[in-house]
Amino acid sequence: MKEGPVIASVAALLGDPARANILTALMDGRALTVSELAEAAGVTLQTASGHLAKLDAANLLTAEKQGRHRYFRLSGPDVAQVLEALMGLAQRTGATRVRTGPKDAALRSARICYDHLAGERGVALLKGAQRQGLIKGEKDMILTEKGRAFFAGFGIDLAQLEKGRRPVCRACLDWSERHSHLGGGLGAALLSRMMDRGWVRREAGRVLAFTCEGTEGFEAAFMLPAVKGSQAA
Amino acid sequence: MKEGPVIASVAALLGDPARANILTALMDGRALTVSELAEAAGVTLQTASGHLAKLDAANLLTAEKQGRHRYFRLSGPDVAQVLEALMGLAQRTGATRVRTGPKDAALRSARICYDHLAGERGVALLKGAQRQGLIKGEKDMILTEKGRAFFAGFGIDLAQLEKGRRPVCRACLDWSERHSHLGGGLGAALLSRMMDRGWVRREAGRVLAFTCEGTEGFEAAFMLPAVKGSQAA
DNA sequence: TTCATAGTTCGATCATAGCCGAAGCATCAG
DNA sequence: CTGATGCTTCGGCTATGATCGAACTATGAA
Repeated sequence: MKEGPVIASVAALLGDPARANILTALMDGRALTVSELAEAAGVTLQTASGHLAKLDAANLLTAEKQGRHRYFRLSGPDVAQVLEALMGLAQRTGATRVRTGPKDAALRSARICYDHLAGERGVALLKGAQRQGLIKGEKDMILTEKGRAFFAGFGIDLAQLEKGRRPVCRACLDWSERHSHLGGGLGAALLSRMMDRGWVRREAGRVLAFTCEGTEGFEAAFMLPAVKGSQAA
Repeated sequence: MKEGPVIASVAALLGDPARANILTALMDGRALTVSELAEAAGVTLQTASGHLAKLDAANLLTAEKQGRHRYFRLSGPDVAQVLEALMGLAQRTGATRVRTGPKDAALRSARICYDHLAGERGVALLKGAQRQGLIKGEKDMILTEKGRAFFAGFGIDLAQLEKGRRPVCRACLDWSERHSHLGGGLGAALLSRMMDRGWVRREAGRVLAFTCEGTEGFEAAFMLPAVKGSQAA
């Protein structure tokens, strides 16, 4: 009966509003300085510094010193995943406010989850890729030959990705939609290429905005029904 | 920048050792009384009652009154899933003690996750079912015709399952293995049938113990390589 | 060098919340 | 009814920890 404290220690870290703000601010995968995080959390620099020390000690964050700045980022995608799961739970159990503002809708449509595309668009991408037979598999997904050709044509260096420790394909449960989207190295590379192409750009916070050409290119590339809704194959 | 508090409120609930003990005690899906939970958490009855009131108010638990007892259970499988995810994170970040006792190994091998089979055996089951073509799909898995016949033959009333609100097949990420196992209504029904057949029985806590015949039947039914390891198809 | 910015550490304050003893309801057995 | 058990509520104690002011260190700029 001693399993509780194990999860309690990490959950308690997420349970402080200031720390939770810090972590959600980092959920887009960027690295931020102590001052930026202090601002995001709404506390003073000293307080933030203390929180960051704790999160770092617990290995939820990794620190990187550059000149007189110290940059923090999430220590891995799994941290972001747990945060998303908690958001989903908070929503289901009604802890979230009803405030469904415009920013909320934008977040649902497309956002960054650590370093890859999430929200309606992210779910659509994975579905499209699977329908086209680019990716196969349930949870530990795998690239098909067709998929390798496709993503290489998209400008992604698969050999490079496969050298890293990070899984290339990874299903990541979306808190707003109730389906998976594509994470892993490939998910990250895809978002990166899409931003290079000017299909999508970052807005405030984690929101992603698709350009007109971006929407067209995206739907054409992944063979999605126009916009959203309509009938699928 | 006001997303933090949303997750903080629920995370804080999981962040207290007593409450975390209560929740992990409920992770096997059973309903327990206030006294039993107080004992599991190592606190007095009054204290536990207070904690339970909070967890209930947050909709993480559901209460059910029966005579002069009050039974609590997790409000849904998603709660158990978040707890498992937190355990996984705690393990990866080193918050867990090195103590890899015998119970720990047993837990890894086979355990109850809410109401279905988890651990090595749970992951093996899903893999076997997929290799045989009983189940198809990535995250929102679907039964094949072959699968319907198989599970019906196993003594499961699929029509009944499909009437419920609960998804029949659901991938559930395993914290010890790093793969999915089968949750949902079908996962629950399967474990139930396996216990009926005497293949497996509950040990202390969440540990499940396979009998000799159980191991044989299990491996035969799902066409698994003997024991563990060996070469797969 | 001097000054400014970024960050850490220390110390004191203060609020929150966990905890238990005691008393109060509610349900059941006799 | 009386008594016993299961649980909740109340009140007070206590400890933890979040917060910020102030002082200190470190890096960079002039």
